[in-house]
Amino acid sequence: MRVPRHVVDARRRQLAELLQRHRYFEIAELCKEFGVSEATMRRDLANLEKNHLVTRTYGGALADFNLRFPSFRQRRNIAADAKRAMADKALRLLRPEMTVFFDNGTTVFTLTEALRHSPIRPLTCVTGNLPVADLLSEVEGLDVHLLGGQVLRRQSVLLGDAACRSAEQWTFDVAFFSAEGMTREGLWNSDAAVVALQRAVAANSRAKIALLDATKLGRTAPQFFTGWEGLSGLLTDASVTSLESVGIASLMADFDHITAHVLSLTASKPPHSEPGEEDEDERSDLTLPTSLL
Amino acid sequence: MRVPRHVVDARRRQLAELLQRHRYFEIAELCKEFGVSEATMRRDLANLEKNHLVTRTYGGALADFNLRFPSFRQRRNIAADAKRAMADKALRLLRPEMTVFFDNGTTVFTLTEALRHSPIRPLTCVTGNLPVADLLSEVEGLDVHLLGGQVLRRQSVLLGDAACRSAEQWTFDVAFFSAEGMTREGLWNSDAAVVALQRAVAANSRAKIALLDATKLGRTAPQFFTGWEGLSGLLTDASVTSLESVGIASLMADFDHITAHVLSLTASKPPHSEPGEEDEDERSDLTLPTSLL
DNA sequence: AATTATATGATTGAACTGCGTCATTTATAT
DNA sequence: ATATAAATGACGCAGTTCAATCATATAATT
Repeated sequence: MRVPRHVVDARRRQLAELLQRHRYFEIAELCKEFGVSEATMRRDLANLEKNHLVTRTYGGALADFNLRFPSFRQRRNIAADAKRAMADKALRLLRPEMTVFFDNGTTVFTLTEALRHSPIRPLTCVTGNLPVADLLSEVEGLDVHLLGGQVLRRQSVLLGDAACRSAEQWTFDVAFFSAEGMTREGLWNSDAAVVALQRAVAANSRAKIALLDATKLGRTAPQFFTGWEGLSGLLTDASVTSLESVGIASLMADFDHITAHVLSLTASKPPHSEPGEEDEDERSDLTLPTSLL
Repeated sequence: MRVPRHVVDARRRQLAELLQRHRYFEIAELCKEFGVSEATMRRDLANLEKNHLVTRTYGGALADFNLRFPSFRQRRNIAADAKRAMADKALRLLRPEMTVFFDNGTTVFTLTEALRHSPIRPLTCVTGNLPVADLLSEVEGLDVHLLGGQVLRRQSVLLGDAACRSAEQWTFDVAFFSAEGMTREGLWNSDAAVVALQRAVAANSRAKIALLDATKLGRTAPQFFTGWEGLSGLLTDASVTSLESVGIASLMADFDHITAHVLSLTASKPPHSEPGEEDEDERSDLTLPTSLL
């Protein structure tokens, strides 16, 4: 009865593809299509849902990508696994009743996707990112607010003086930031307007969390956003040694608010590997200190 | 228990739109959104399915094929031809360098689609409608601004105090409004927050144009928006006689800013007929008077 | 004003879905 | 080769969904 691993993975990949072409399929049909029992099909769907590839419904399943924002889809695949894992960790920082800011960037967008699948309710969510607002507005129990401002062509992002003024009227419990580069000095971005908004938000946030995947390590950009002393924590999949090589690791000791968390993702892992259950006990090092709550 | 026919139709239209934006909704949630029993919701869904607008699934429903693509939607929507003709007329009111506000509502959305196909550049566009902003942001030469505010789950629309405050910081050359009903008294909408935003915009607009298709004629809604004296003009496909029958036609003489324009669309027209050249000479009665420019 | 038509919500029984448990078989690891 | 781990299908229970029916209130019609 047991079947080789590659067969299982192949079947699940086919399943995801099939669901992306036709939007919806009911379980009975999927069973006939793949020649497996309902139990196995449910297991496959449960697995794909955990990886945020499909959405299960009563009696079937739907493909799970946002075809409304094609530009996002292209960039999203870069370091997708790492970003998803980081997003899962980031969710642990949230508690009901919090007011949270979501920055622009695909990493933060992945976080909102994770939030949709495992909602923490109630939550007040603020963002200047149109796809984020659109996605979160579907989730029950989330109070979603959008900053006002100029819509940047091709980026679906709100910026400008109006956006900064809107941001200044909030007080955030947690703010999730992204950046295009991180060095020993801190975080860097290419757009001055982006940095202006980030600073306006950071000024009114108690916990300031940076989400950056390993590809950002050592890179700079024209605009300096903030030094490490201005952040509460860093979530990244970069290894400790690589962080040390650019002189960041030693600075992390200065994070007295939140322990910097380094995910140990090995690149050699197969794409459909199970994150598994063993990370349940890692919750401790991601808890906001009581001083912030 | 029984409810007027236009309420039923309006609810089903909203239901179809809601399902177009979000791919899938489960029945229980739809009941909560619309405040009806499951029995009624199933009846609505059965009706929409018969018209090939949605696909029912076990426990929910999804939007039928991509009605988000304009070509599809225009064929499906009954009043689409009228709305597109109205949109073409409305475009004639715009001149380069203007600052324009776009209200919510499908009629105004059709206007933005028309604007994308025949852009007037440059233009500063302001809206609280996410699909509108998304659409217009792709057009070169348009400076698109979004109001800040709370994102409504059902409508992808920005409302609330923040939206009104954002709106008050603008000065519009032209504002396009929609409404759910028009009577001799004026325009009506069902949501108080919608009306609040409309009034904030109208207070800062030089030309206030209402876009309403004939199905809105004679209907009322809980909230009163504005009387005819507060408007600069009306764009509609309703016939003069039907406007007279509810006492609106005589009031149009009071529009000293813009002559009310009544489109003479005959329902017997073939669906794919071209609006044609004969309305080129109608441009005169759609020009903003110099006093406003 | 009287009559007809219909939109609605509650109820009921039948059918279905989903999940956990279990035994079985077979791949993978040592 | 042996032991372990994993994938699969069958079964039953609990919860949910669905269609049909019915009474009722109210819109539409005359």
